[in-house]
Amino acid sequence: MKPIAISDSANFYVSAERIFDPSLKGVPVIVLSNNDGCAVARSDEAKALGIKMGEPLHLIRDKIAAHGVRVFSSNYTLYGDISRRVVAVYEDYTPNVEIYSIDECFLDFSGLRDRVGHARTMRRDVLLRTGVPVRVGIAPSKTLAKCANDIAKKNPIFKGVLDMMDPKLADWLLPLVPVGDIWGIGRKTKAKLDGIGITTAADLRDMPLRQARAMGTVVLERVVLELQGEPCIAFDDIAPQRKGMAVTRSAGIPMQGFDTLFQAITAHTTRAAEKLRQHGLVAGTMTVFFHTNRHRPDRPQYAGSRTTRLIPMSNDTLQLVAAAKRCALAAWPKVGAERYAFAKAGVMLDDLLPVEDRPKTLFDAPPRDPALMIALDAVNRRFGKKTMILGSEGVSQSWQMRVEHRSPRYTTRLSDLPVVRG
DNA sequence: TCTGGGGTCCTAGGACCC
DNA sequence: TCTGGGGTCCTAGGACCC
Repeated sequence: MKPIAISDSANFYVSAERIFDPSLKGVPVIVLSNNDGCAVARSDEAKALGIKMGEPLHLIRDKIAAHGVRVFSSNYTLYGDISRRVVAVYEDYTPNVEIYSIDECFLDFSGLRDRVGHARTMRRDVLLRTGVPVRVGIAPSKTLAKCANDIAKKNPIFKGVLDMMDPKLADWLLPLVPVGDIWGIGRKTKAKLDGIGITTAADLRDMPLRQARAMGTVVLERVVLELQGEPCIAFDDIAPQRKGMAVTRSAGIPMQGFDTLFQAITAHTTRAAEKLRQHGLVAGTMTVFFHTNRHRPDRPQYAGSRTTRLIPMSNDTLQLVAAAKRCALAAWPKVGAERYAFAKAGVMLDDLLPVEDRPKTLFDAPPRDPALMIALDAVNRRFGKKTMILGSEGVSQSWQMRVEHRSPRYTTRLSDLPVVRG
């Protein structure tokens, strides 16, 4: 059986902030979602204060003030760069790395004589070279490896590494894992399982396969098999072709009137087109949506959305923004538009293809010469993001999201580095 | 009143993940 | 006043085909 390891970073965004600011060690720290909306990463000290994952900032202001919680806006430029550095260390310890998320990688640990020793050395090296503490779970399936990782996270006796390749060890530990903590078991499935008395990972492992399939389709059946040590989710170190991409944002100040909304949609579409070109892709379908603040049912509510085909398939900012305008106009309220304040808008692109696979069109307009977009990207790369934008993005940009607590982009912006004098 | 069988493709919605 | 963003996979059901 092939040993699969998963390595994940402890409170990754908080760990990334702590690398460059030692005063954050040992004190409660939280990192906020976009628009400074809610807490999405908490240090152990912040968790101990009872700050929950996803809790809105405006509901915990008192707690923050009372306990001196340090608060950060999310700084994805920084986190993305730190993530790449962590992966580079993993690559020195196994030839096959599957990047699962910004802070988690599956590692192929086959052929090692001393897996635990190897993992311990790797942990020390990641900490030394990046400053990020990580934990490692090892098992014959991804789901079991995630369980092992979770157990190592919660029990310091394992010192951050747990190897569960031995089925007897799994027998012993799985009764301690709550069923809702298993990878793939969400809120709804947990409630169903609770209802029939399945409350631990050991219970779920012993659930009859037919019953699992009836209750939760092949997805739940696979979880059961994986818990039994039979891998159903392949190790995949080649990133699959992505199927869609989205750029959506809440507005710092709610958007009123078509022009303001369309400024934001222009900006999101511009960003989405850049991402397409970065990945060498074109899109075949576009959806534009916008809606009012759903947390305020006392105010007039409206949600608009429109999908269109892109012919020819495109990654050209001008063509995409033109399509986005048609969608936005079509979805715009026919009456009483002035009553609505839109809290969020976004653009989603689907049916993505590598640009070289784009189908030829016979009767429709041919794709535009890419020279203009190449020049646009070159200008914005050299002179900074948004040096050159479309006029319809506007200059006031009142819809920009709130970013009130962002740390410097220490590793990617020279101009952000603190100046030390004397 | 009676009205086949089997296949594919597409979409919307649900559930889950980090 | 203030509540994130970006993904994947699966299923059911409808449209359509012969």
